[in-house]
Amino acid sequence: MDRFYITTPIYYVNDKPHIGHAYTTILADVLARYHRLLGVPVHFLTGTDEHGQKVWEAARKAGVSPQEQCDRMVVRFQRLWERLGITHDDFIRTTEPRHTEVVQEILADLHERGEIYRDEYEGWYSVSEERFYTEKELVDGRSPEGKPVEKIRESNWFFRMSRHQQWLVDWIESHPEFIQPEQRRNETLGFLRQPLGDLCISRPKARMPWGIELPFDRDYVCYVWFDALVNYISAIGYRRDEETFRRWWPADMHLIGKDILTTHTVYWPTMLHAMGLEPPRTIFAHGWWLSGGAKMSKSEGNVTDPMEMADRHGVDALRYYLMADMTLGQDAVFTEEAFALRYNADLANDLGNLASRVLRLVERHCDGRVPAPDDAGSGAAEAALREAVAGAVVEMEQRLQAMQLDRGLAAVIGAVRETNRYVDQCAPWSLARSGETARLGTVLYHALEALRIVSGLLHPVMPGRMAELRRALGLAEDEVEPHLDRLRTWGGLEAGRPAAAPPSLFPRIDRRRTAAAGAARGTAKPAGAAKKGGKPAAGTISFRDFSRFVLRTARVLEAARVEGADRLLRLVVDLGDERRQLVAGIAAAYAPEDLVGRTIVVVANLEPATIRGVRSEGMLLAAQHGDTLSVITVAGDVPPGTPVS
RNA sequence: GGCGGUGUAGCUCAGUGGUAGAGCAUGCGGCUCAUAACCGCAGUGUCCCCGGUUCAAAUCCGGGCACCGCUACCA
Repeated sequence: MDRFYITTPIYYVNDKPHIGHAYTTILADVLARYHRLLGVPVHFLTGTDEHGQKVWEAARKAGVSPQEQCDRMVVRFQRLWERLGITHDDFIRTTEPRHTEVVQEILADLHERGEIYRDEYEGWYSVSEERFYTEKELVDGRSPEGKPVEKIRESNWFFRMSRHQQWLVDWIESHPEFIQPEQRRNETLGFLRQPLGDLCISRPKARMPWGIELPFDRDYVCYVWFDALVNYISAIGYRRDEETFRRWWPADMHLIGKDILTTHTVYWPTMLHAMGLEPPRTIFAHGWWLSGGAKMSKSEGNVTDPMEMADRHGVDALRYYLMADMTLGQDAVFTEEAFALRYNADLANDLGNLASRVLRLVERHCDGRVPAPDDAGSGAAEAALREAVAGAVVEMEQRLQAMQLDRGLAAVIGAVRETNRYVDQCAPWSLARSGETARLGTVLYHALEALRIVSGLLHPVMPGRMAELRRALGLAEDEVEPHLDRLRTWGGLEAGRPAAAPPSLFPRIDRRRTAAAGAARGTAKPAGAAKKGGKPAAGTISFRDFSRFVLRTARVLEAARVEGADRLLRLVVDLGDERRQLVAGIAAAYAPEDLVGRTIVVVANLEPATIRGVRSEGMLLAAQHGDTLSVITVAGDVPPGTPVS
């Protein structure tokens, strides 16, 4: 592959960004980053679709110009992409002259060549839905959605799409890679078994003026297709910069959601064909993230805000989850439960812990420097490890080409497990004790090397955390961004470079918080604790059960009453390494100012909850006797965050 | 209604004409360097149902059921 031009759909600027937008864009970013890792020149395009009725109306409502409305809204996407670590090379807005002018030229040209004609028709128009219905489609004189319709006689401009039907069918049949996955290809071919109609491409300005004016008829603006879809070529200099255009077109991949399949696999290729341009090489339709079986969308009211997920668990963790938990092309279910399982298993337990254990050993026994491997000491275990890691490199590359990122990531995590096995088997801590320094250096060097390669393979998915890890491994700045040839060869780490354990890369998400919460209430529900094994006498818990509680001291930094609640206080506490907000039902016994500065004891791993609209991330301990309540404090002087047992 | 897809361990899924697999979750054991993490062992399945082809089918064929997608709701 000599270059890789990848696009996302351009998002409707008036829409609120949601997980669907974020997913498509993250996926495109991951693919773009992988191709850069492979050394392939990449052009990654995204942007916004800014014309049309909704923007027009929103602007009118807000009392601003439509352009002003777009300018206000577009930043929501731009900021989200920044936050999610998206590395697009270009961001196109359909209101930019570089786009609108090209659209007009294309339309003028097609009009001249007879690909566009005017026609008059009569139909039933629903104002609220902004579309026409045929007589047959009406239900009891209303639209199928039950909206009122009115009979309109109107003329509009049409694109002779029907002419290109046979060409399209032939193209799809002779290019198996054109529409992916295969199911979507079948769907398109099924759609094309019926005669294709022509495509209405205009709207009378009288009805909706916010759009690109047709160059051959000033009473009309261009309707969505010849506006939005053209972004894929206007952005790379079609009719403006022939060299750049030739460099990138045809696009290697249009990434889309399955909801806009037909526009991309039928309308767009026929449009290109009419223009005398080649279709894109691949149109890939991915599935949807579902929430409990329902599509996540604004209208369903079950939107998971990607920003919130990123805030809570980190952008990288979100990116990893989205890539690892969806088989590309199929739908997947998005739940916090699945997120936590995936995160803990792969990132916290396997990868994060591996990095932590290896780097701590290096700090302790190798003076915080990458040890030199002793070639004489490299035996079967080392060879097996090398082979496993090299296998992951090969598999990741193959899975990438096959658009099976989830499988590729599984292979990489497999290499991480192999490395954990290697460390266990070689027991460097024992080598340290018995003073086998040379062997110890060899073992740790190999573990570090495995981490170097694995972190490189995961870098496109988790650029932030993997960069941190790679620096911790002692890689120089110009090595932080990985390149495939460096991942293919063993021995990239230079002995003597400083290596140190970073702060926890992927802190574990504690999933036992619910059980702990029940038991934490102590006397209130003694039955809850003995739920499991059944063996302990009623009312007692094992030491193991107790050890699930993470109790720590905390200093109260702020305290305030919660509005609308007479017993609740909102506290901000210092837990040593982080600040937390707690909600506590102690307002009857304590004034806010009584608490500030005191050192209390909190359950640090309690499931977060929202109480009267205020987020609570833990609970403080207090003794209660009748109406009197006393917060547990510590007698001596200990720093915030000290474990309590 | 037509077309396409899916149905495999508690969960998510891989597999494919030849004695059923992975990860997670679960249980037991080991280790103690590490984020109570890691490593080892263990188990469970009418591979949706019925019939057929075959020495042999979860895998091929026919029929059925369930769910999903696209499309049409028309005599």
